[in-house]
Amino acid sequence: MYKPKGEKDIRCPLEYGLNVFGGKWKARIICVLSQKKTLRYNAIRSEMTDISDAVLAAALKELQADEIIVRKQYDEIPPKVEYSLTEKGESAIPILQSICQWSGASSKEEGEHLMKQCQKCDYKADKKTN
Amino acid sequence: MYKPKGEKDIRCPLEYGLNVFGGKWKARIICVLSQKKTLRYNAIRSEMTDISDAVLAAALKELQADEIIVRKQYDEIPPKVEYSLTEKGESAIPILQSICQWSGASSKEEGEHLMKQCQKCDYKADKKTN
DNA sequence: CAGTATCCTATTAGATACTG
DNA sequence: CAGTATCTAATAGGATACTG
Repeated sequence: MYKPKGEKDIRCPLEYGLNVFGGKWKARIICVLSQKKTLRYNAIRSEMTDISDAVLAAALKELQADEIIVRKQYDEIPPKVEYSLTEKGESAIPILQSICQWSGASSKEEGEHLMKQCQKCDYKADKKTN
Repeated sequence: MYKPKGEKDIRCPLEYGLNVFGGKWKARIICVLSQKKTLRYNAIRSEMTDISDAVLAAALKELQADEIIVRKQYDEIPPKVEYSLTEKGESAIPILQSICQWSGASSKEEGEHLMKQCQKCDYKADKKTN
């Protein structure tokens, strides 16, 4: 039963949400933008160690399409583009914080703190290494 | 910079959480178990239309490894196995509900209601079809 | 009944070179 | 600077046959 079209089939709100900020990078991008408010392309790139341009650009496009971030382009040389969260994007932050909290923090405050450090923290859950 | 091992690198609580209930099926499984409390393998399978055995079995194993669900095996013929949520699994439900709510519901109650219907609902967000 | 084993396809991620 | 284009690699997801 193949889906020849590249369409995602979002069948419920759960799938929609996980599609919007799931995957390897999108939640991290929202996280970083929630702290720095406005960042240029290369600034985001350097906050996210080990992401490639192809993947970062794709993630940013999806986040724009889902109206989580806005892209503001200044027409000057050299080019300058700034990204920031939309209101909808801001509204997702509490969810990401609650995930941080659930993932091991013992309090709401600690969850928010972990969220603030999410870019570079070396969190290790009690996940088995199979 | 290759990661030759099949190890996931969970670097922050956000990645941990999204690893636990992200992907195409795991949140749905938690969702279904939160309503029916205890289900046998084939019962889960029939609640989740279009999942194959290989994929369902893999998801159930990961959820067990992450201590989200428990597998109770009865040694009888024919075999009988029951799955249910652990306490940790139950504790993830509010997060999934808040995702449902964020994804388009206007109230907490509506979010919980959507969550209850998540298996079969035909939710359509205002997502562009590119 | 409750899965495994095997094989295959689709999607996602990554490296790198290049461009307005 | 902020990407795009292209190619390759890794992973997720799926179909189907088989088994204790």
